[in-house]
Amino acid sequence: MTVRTRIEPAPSGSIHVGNARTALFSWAFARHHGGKFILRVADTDAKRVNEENYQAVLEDFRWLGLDWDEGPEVGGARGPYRQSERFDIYREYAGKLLERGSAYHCYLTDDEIDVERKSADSAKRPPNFRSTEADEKRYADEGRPFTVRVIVPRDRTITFHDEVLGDISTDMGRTPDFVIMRSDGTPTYMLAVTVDDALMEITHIIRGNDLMASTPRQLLIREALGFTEAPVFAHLPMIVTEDGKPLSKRWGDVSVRSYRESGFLADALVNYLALLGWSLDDKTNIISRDELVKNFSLERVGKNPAAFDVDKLEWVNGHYIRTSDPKDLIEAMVDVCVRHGIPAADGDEGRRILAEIAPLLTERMKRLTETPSMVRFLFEDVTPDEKAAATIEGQGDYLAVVAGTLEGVEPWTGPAIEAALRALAEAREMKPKKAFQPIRAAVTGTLVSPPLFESLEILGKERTLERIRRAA
RNA sequence: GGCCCGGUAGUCUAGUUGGCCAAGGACGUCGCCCUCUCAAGGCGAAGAUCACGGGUUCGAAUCCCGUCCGGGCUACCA
Repeated sequence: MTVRTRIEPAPSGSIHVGNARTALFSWAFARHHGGKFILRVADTDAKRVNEENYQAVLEDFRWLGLDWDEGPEVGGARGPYRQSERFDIYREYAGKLLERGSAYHCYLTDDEIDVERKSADSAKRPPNFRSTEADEKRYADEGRPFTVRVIVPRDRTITFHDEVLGDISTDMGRTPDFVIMRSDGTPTYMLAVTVDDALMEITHIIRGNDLMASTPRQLLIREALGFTEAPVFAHLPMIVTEDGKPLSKRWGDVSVRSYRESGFLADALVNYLALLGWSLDDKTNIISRDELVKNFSLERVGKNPAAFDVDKLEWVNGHYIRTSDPKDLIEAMVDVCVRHGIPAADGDEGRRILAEIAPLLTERMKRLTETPSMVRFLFEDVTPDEKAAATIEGQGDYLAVVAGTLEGVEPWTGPAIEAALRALAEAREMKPKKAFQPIRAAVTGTLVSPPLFESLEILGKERTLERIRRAA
């Protein structure tokens, strides 16, 4: 049996990191078993879908490096893979459910449903959304709109095995009949997901724990439809905030896109996400995609919710910034510089400068977005910020001497510059920090920059002297 | 309310069949070292009555029961 897993994102913009984690686990599981990873777009609700959001979802997966074997753009034998293009299929299966007496037309209006729900609730009985046969006929003749609801067998207890949580059984006694076709003729998630998982022969359904409670209903549909081979289920613990609340926009960044834009590397996000709800052993924190694929198993997925810790993500990100391929890193830096108003970074000269300064930056960065403020002085003239100006204040004479000293430095290299400036500081009995900060302030316009001497080397003798003289 | 799930330090976790755990690793925090800033790096420290209360057992974080707390579902969202 070939393992087939899938991810089913709703195209409502850049994907949520929780979905990214689910996708990662599904992908890793498929790859581990030499199976197929399928991307299926859950766009049954026309109200929430547009082309831009759809593209954003695909872009997220591409960026994360989660390649899919079947799905949009790559096709596959069991497509189409956008649910909006599969409505005929869902209608057909809804029809089967109706024929077999497993579902019925529900003609109740929203208000009527509301009333029935309330009275059912106070009577502690399941609501009844079904009209009498005579009424049904009359409503049909009137052309009254209807939804299709699946009949829930109230005497049943549905049991299934979950690879993460163990055996789950649910008493269906109070579960209301649920809608599978909206009154506009489109299917709901419940129908679409069930039919597609069956038709696409998904063997392992790996998804968030928020969907666990929907499993019994999906099993009911499968059963009624005669899909006898049940897939393996694995419900992943939720990703939450530090106080156990669901990740919401109010809390902070929740989309893959926002992490990408705020300076995180795809490898780092993937690595960090792999650690939320899964672990290799008692000490591994850094794990590559390959190692993840090689070692991933549902057995090692935890049961309890995991808090998203941006601090740890930053630490992981710092590691990847320090170890990733310089070429890729430069491109990422160019991108972030351009986005932060340093267009000059994009170009051969810009890349050359970044390549020179990069080794000095990588060992002190947690996020790529720290780049612009650290390299800006190399691309444009600077005006000292408030603190830098305060440091320069009253150092005119000293800076003039510094300029004179640097004038004679030859060749213009970091070590030579350092030797000259240290000698000067010593001669004037100045502490290194006292001696170097004014120079940093004059040249970079800030009090925080890459290492000074190398920075001066890269800036060039001419521009260095010019800036120091101007500050003096 | 009903159905279902979860509960090891601030956080992620290790702890597969009870003893090697008076609980290991990592992030974060604090201190020291290094040091031209910021970091990185090195060393060290604090931090968990394993949610709580009962059992079972020679022995429990690991098994059983109860309680509490948290979360999900209960939509013509997914």
